[in-house]
Amino acid sequence: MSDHEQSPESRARRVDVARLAGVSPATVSFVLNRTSGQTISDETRQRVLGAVAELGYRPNRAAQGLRQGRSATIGFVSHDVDFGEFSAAAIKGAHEACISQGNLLLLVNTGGSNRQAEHLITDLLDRQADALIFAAVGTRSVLLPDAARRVPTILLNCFAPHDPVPAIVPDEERGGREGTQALLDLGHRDIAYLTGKPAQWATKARLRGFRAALRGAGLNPREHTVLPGNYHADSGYDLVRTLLRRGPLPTAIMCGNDRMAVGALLGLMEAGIRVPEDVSVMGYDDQFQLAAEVRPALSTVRLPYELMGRLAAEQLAGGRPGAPAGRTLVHCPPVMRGSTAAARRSRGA
Amino acid sequence: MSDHEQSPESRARRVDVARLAGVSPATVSFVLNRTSGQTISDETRQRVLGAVAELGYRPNRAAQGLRQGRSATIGFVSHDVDFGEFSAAAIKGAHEACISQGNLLLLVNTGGSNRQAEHLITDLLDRQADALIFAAVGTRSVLLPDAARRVPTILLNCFAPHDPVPAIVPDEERGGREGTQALLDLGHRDIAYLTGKPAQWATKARLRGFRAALRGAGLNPREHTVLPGNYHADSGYDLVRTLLRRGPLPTAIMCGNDRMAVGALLGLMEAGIRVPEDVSVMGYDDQFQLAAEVRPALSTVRLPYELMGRLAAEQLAGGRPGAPAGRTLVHCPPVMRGSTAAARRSRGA
DNA sequence: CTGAAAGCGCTAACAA
DNA sequence: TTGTTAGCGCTTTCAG
Repeated sequence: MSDHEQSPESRARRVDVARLAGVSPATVSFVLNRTSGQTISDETRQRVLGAVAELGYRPNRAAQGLRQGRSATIGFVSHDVDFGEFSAAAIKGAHEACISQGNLLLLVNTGGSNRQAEHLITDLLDRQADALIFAAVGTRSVLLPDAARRVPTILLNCFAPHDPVPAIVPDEERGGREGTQALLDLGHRDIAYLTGKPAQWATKARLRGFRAALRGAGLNPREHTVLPGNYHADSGYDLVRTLLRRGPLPTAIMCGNDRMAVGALLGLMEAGIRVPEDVSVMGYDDQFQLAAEVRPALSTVRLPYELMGRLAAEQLAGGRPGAPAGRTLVHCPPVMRGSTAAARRSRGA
Repeated sequence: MSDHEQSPESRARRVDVARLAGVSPATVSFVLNRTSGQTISDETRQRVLGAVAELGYRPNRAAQGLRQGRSATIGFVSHDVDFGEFSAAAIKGAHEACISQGNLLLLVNTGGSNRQAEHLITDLLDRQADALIFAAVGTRSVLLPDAARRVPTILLNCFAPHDPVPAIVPDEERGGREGTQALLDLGHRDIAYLTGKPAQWATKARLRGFRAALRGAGLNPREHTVLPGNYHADSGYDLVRTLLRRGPLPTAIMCGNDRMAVGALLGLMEAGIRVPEDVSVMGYDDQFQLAAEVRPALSTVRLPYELMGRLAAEQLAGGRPGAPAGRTLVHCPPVMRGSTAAARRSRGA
């Protein structure tokens, strides 16, 4: 408790510190910023640091920003209607990376509108955002807003075909392949695939991976049922009923995502079919508070959203020096839990 | 395309606009800010506006902020380990309200640590955040970080017992009561409650509501099974199996949240019990992409996270003039879907 | 009706 | 080794 303490209302300014330490304001800056080319005596430094501590002084970043042309702030643009699981995880990852760089996240959500995106990015730039993370929810191709060109930008879970902007994208094809392979390794030779929205990039990539894995095992993809869904849980339920109606079940079912897998689980249980004893079920996403919690716990392919967010922020900050300027593919590893088991029927279907 | 256009690299400054319009920099500000007490001729105004448009001029908000002591930025502090559904929805609501006020959200996540909270809020204040939204994920009592006292703050989904800070909190007791009432209205007289984490505020409040509704219907709460869970889907599953083991099922099951309800659904289906024909199931939260999508679709109690986020931002901005300074209770309305139906057994259990 | 000028709090080149 | 000074881009009081 010192007489010098400011009222809690007003922040101490640099000049207050200088006065208390008996030095000039510039010296305070030199000490605090470790300005290179400046040598400060140890004694002065201690006096300054003491005054800083006593006054609880913190530099005003708006002033610093004005002077230096940077704000220590990264804009995170969520370009989609939805704003759920993915955004939350990606933001968390990006946030953590930012914090350890001394940056903060300025967050906007475009609702999927390009006009709004343009507008909000302008807002971000007005506030001196140093860089942008432009994220979509469903992996897809996007139109990079013009405004984003004025500042370092990285795409997260999307890509701009005609722009040389770096992008972080999950390796969905490999994910589909490895997920399928995990099933093949369990001895499954008859696998149905209940897909997500057929038009989506991720859906197609995963399906390619599925087929590649089958072919790699000497199987003919055409002999495996592929039914189009839409990533909603109820489509998993509906498609399982379709499967049931059509005749004998496959020994394993791959689903477009975990929500569909939960729907499938519900449909199977309702029909008295046991998972994984009678049929194995596999999801995709490893959705937070869902995949690992349902019973049986879902085997799935992990979409590492948080990691992707972190990568984006790190790459922006130049934290990864030799980072590829182009598309970074992130691995989606299979995670095996209780909803899959060795195939019931013997090999050779 | 005019000769006056700046290179895309450098933003036009106010002085550029002034020069192009043939006026002084101050006049530009007067026009743009509609400064009261200043009268600008219509002709001058047009010239200025024309120059602004031509140069694509936008005021530098860091400079404005430095001058005015405000940044048009609200800090959103998510004070919890988790960062999922709730945060996403609340942030979305807060974001929308902020945008329509001309503000942007500066987002931080404390990971639940008070030390980190203090630290991050300081970071926020260094960047001149004008106000704070301090949000928890599970409704609960929090320790308001000292730093937050320096700026208008509103609590979201939490409360600080010993601080006179306004708070937006869901009316969990009423939610529990009305959810139970909906079941009573369907003729159910034997209702089991699979609760969330017993120690949590929300759990207790919902349970109070449950009991109040039963008493209101002339029933004795003690005759109804209450089993403690933990808000995870698997606890719903496990508790249903406990229920099954104990003897005849109740006609309806209330769950701590939707995830538990999904677990319960899975457990019931597995046991060959039909929902809602044999037993009705009710969730809580109306979780995005879950409650409405599972089959049968979950009847539940809607926790309006997005609305709460919006309310917080509006209240901060003074958008709601006569707003209560204290705790704002937000209504959680029951939403009836396919997982509930009229009680199988006749009244009088 | 319009312009000049004084800062907001800070950094950094230059002087001492 | 430390202090002086000129801005960063803007708002706003006060004169004209």
